[in-house]
Amino acid sequence: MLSQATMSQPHGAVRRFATVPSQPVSLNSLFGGQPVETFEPGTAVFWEGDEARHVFEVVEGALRIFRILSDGRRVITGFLYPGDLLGVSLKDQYLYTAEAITRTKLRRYEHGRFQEEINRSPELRPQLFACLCDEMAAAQDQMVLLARKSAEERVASFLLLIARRLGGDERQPVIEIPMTRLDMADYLGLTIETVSRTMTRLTNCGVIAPSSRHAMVVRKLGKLAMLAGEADAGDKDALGGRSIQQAVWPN
Amino acid sequence: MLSQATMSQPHGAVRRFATVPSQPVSLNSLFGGQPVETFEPGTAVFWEGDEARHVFEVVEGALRIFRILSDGRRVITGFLYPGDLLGVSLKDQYLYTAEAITRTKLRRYEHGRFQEEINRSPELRPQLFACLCDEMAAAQDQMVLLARKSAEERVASFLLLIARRLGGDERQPVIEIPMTRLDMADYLGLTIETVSRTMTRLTNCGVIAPSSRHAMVVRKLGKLAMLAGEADAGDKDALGGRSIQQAVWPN
DNA sequence: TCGCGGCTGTTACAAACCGTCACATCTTCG
DNA sequence: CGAAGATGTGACGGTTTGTAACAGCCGCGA
Repeated sequence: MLSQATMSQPHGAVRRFATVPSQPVSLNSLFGGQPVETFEPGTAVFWEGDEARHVFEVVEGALRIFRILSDGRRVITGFLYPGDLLGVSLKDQYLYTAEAITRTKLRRYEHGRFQEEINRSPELRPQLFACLCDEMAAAQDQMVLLARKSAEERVASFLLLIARRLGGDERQPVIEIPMTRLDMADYLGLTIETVSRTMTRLTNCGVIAPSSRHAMVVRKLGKLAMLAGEADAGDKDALGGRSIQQAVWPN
Repeated sequence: MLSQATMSQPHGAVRRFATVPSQPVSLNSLFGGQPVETFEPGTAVFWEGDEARHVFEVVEGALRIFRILSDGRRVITGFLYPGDLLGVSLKDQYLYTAEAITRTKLRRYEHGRFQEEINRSPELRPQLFACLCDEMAAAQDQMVLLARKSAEERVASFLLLIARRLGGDERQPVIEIPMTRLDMADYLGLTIETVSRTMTRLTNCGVIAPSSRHAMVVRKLGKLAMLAGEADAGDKDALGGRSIQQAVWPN
């Protein structure tokens, strides 16, 4: 199926020797020899229902993955960042649409060849499997969020997710939010107004502070974690939480 | 991560020759030689946070997979039926609790040995991968349901899912609903009262008719599909929809 | 450089949907 | 037969939604 919302990964290690088995082979290195393609903001990489011919690696930028109900309701099932894979699956059609949020650079790999490489390499396989596991974990987190969390908890969870993805264990991290309020709303199962109101309230509480239009300072990380639910109630100001490598999922 | 809600599969083909490579090797046949264990209704197979030592195959019965927030809110992320796998993942802890709904029979496989078998067999690998893909697809469907569907659409989607899992392309299938209203509510992100009221309304509309407490007759399959959203608006009375093999997911 | 749309984001208010509380009914078991 | 659990119904209220108006930011062109 589709995408999933997930986290940071050590994407710094993308090198140029495509399929040299004697080197440290990583999933991302597979794409090293492929040309980089650029997508302008708002353009689609592929559409739901397209024949699933390629797997992509995100080199730079940010993407949204979504499905649309017949009457126009949109659900964003995940955001993708550098290092993430896009389109991994066995289905013959993509099950969702992938669109660039910012100017985005991708590397493309033919679907069948990707499968072959995975099948051939006993080193790559567990890496891909781990990606899928992480992605599934993220999907479950999202189901918990959508099924039972309040608007405030959802927004807090989202901000926390971004703060953790950016890595740094700073106590007052500055987080970049490339997507629009509408993207956030469609990801969190809310409306833009509710997202906007909630962020205003968090600002008034001193938990966050606006930096620029698409960046915020997290002033009270501990409180944000509490508001997000998720049992990590206690801890003061730690950027806890497993970091998950965004994986896969096309159709 | 966790479980996912999914569908029927050809589980009739579970045979007894565990690891005879010359025979048609299927994922389920892996478990063929293992003893069958029985779990009474309401008992847990494992708990969220337990060390993930085993992978299970559901032989008979039904299970619920869920997580609980710190303040007691419960989210059921999936139901498992015969033929489904439980606990597949690379994590060292289960990420959710698995409980028997009805009296349930399982076969157990040691986690490490399972990984080895998968890694060794070029026939099993794509099967497992396909399971994961189907599971991910189901997770995405569930995210769409939770993020944007109304109470009525959620209940209709759920009933449709069960009707399709039971297979038969009968026009007025009788569907078994082993779980309680509370289970349905925690799966659909609603309350018991809303589930109850909605099912009453569907009954009054003539879409469904109560058979016994835990079984219903679907009288208007086409209308149920329309009410469920999901674009399958048109088709009259077909049990459409891809059938998905429930997969995996433990931690 | 300034002025004019267009788009995104914010705030206010009423309405809708669903949750909460309360209680009646049915089912299942001991 | 009686008690406990599960389910069905109704009234009420709260959170979130939807509508609408407005403010802020950006790009474009004169």
